Amino acid sequence: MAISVGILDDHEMILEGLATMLSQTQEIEVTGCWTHHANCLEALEKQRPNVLLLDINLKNANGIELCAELSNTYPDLQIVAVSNYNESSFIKNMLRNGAKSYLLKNTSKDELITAIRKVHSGERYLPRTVENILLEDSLGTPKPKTSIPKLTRREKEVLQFISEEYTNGEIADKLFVSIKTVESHRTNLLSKFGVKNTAGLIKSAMNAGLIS
Amino acid sequence: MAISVGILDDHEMILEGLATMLSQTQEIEVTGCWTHHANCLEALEKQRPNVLLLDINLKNANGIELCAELSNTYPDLQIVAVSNYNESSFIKNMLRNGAKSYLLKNTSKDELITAIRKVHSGERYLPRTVENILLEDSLGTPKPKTSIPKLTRREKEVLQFISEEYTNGEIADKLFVSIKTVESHRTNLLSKFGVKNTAGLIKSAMNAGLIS
DNA sequence: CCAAAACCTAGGGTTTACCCTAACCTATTC
DNA sequence: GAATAGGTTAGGGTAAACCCTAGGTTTTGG
Repeated sequence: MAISVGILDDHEMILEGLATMLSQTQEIEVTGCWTHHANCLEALEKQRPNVLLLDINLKNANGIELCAELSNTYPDLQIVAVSNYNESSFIKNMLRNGAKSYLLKNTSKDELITAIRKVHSGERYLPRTVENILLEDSLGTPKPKTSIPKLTRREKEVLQFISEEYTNGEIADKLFVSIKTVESHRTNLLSKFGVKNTAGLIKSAMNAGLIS
Repeated sequence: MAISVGILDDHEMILEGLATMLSQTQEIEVTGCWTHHANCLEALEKQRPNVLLLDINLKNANGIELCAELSNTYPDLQIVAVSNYNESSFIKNMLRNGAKSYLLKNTSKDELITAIRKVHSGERYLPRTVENILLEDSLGTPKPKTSIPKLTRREKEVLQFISEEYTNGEIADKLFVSIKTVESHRTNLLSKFGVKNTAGLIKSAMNAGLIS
């Protein structure tokens, strides 16, 4: 008896990819593909697959919430999260909400099939990559801060001027303070962003959307 | 005569998806799928498809540079960029570097086939979504066009290290050259980007998609 | 095949960024 | 109404970045 699998992902491309990869083994039968979560919910009412591959970032729904909802409604439906996000917060949320596996979108065919097999037999399955992300996170590695630091008024002003290529001296003139004051704000910025120099500061601030 | 298409994308999932979507029309024949750019380059030597679907973020290569390289080497190879990035800088870079189309990864089968058909007939093709991104960009910021400077091998290396917060001394050790040499490359980078210091350099390089 | 251009290399000297420390001011709290 | 905490202001000293110049090597083009 083949494992029946449903797939929900609003990227047609990914959907085709997943379905094709799974169609190459007799062990698995894809019984449904949906690009809209509404269609998926409707289909699950009638006929339930053993396993559901679930994308996190859906257009009109939140994959994380949907996961909780589905695993409540259908406790014996095994959910495999499929996502681009490799941040530990997403992984933890999905697992907490009932997903039994979490795969990144660069997963190979073999790993995909392994995950489905494991999950179907009631086990949890995480690829090594994903396991490492959780591990590093729980070890409290002082890593790239995903949260945007809270800046004071002066720090925001100084950051803006730095991004406009002004030197500390020029900024000091603009703000009517000493160069040393500007340097202090600058040091505090480095510290708040957890970076070592201007290069890291600008990179982080741009990624945080604080400057453009 | 079917249009021959090659696909380079290091995500097996996407690769399968694209190949499957294209296998459903007689008009198109997929003649090669590669997850590593080295394999792709090798294959193109022997047998050249009409159209190449090219991912931007490859693991071991820069899709933007690869695009320039390929469209120089094979002027009659039509390149379709496939990417997750919807930032105008990426789009512009790819088009500037010879890509004839730019598709996001949520593209439908129909749009994919349309793009390939148009591109094969020598036209350029951009989905409305992508066109709008470019339009908004050109309306929003009437800034002097930021053409991407052409960097040498050393300059690219140094730029990468700078963006990773290494100092000139540390970079010198990594490259087995004098600090003074690294400083020279650095000065040349500032000059090529037309900026005054590291802050401007990182900002410009990020906007140009050369670092992330 | 030779000249021109571009690239990699590096030194001397100046300016700027960064670290450690600390005073002062203003809220908030107990 | 002192104590605590966060913010703005600086100083002294060191490390790093930046400017100008230039020789040697590789690439390019007529």
